[in-house]
Amino acid sequence: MRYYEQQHFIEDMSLYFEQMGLPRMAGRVLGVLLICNPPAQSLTDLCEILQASKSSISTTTRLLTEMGLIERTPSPVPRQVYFQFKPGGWVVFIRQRLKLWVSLHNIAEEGLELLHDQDPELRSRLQEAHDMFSVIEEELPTLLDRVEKKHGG
Amino acid sequence: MRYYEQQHFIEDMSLYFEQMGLPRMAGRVLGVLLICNPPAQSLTDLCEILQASKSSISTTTRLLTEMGLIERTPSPVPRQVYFQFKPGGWVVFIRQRLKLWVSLHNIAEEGLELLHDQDPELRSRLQEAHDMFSVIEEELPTLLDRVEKKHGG
DNA sequence: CTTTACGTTCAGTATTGACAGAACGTTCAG
DNA sequence: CTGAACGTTCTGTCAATACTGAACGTAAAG
Repeated sequence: MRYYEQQHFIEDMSLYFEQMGLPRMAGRVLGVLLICNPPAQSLTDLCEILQASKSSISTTTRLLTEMGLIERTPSPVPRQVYFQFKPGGWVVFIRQRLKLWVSLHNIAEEGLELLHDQDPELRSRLQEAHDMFSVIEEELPTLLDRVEKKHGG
Repeated sequence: MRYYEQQHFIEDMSLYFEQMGLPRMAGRVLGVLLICNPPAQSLTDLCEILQASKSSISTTTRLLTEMGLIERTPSPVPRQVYFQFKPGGWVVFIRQRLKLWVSLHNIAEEGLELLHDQDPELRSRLQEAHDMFSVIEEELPTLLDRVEKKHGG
C-alpha cells in the first residue's frame, strides 16, 4: 500500500516547513499538491485528505499563494476553488528565503556605522558578514536564473 | 548618545533571528557580541546588558556555540565564562542554513520515488525542486569557500 | 424564491516554546 | 572548613500562534 509512504512524504514536508519557521499545515498542503493525481485539488478535497478544517486550509492556501508556491486553476466544478503547484514556484520560494538571508546585509551595515570610529579588529566581526552577503547577493540570483531558464526553456 | 542606536541594532538582530525561525534571545545575545567593546563578555555581563535571566542567557550561549557563531574565550576572571563572536562564524551559520535548504533535495527524491510510474508531467513538480537544489548544493559551497579564503587568508 | 453547498473571516481554544525562577553542583575566597 | 559567587539544569509560567468551530456572504440549483 502506497498510502503510508505518501503520508510519510507529507509529514516530511510538514517538518521541513516547521524548521524553516513556517506553519506546518502549509507544508502538509504543499506536500499533497506535490504528489497528488490529478495535480489540481479543491479546497474541500484538501480538507478531506488532511482531515483539517476549512478555515485552516483556506488561510494556508492563501499563504502558499502569496509565497508563489501554488496557484488557483480554472475549476471543473462551479463554486469550487482548485489549487495546484505553480510551475517555477520553487525558485520564487528560494528567492524569498534568500531575501531573508541578505537582509542581514543591511543590519551589518547598521552595525558598522555604530563602530565607524572603532578598531578594524572590532569591525571585522561585522565586516565578515557584510562581505559574505555581498557575494551571495551578487551571485545567487544569477545562479537561480540559470535554474529558471533550464526548466522554463 | 549611542545607546539607543545600539539597542536598535540588537533589536534588528532579534527580529532577524525570529524570521529565521530561531529564538529572539539568540539574536539579541549575538547582537551584543557583534558590537561590544571589549569583544568578549561574560555570561553575567550579558545578563546585565540584556536584562535577562541567567538561565535564558546560558541556554542561548550554548545554542549559539553549537551553531558555530560564538565561542568561549580564556577568562580574565576566575569562575566566569567569557564569550565572543567566533571568526568565520557567519560562513558556518550560512552553511547550516544551506543544509536546511537542501534537505528538501532528499524529500523531493522521496516524492519522486512515489511517482516513479507516473506521467513526467506530474513528476516535474518535484523534478524542479530536485534540480534546483542539486545546483545550489553543488555551487554554493565553493562560493562560500571563496568567501572563507578571502577572510582567512 | 428558497435552499444548499462552498469559501472566507472572525472569535475562541489548545498547543507550542521562549523565558524566568529555583534548586543544584562546582569552584574559588576567606 | 565555611561561605559566596557563578553557571547549568530543571520546572513552571506566560505569550505567541496554529488550528478549530461558528457566523457570514455568495452563488448555484431546484
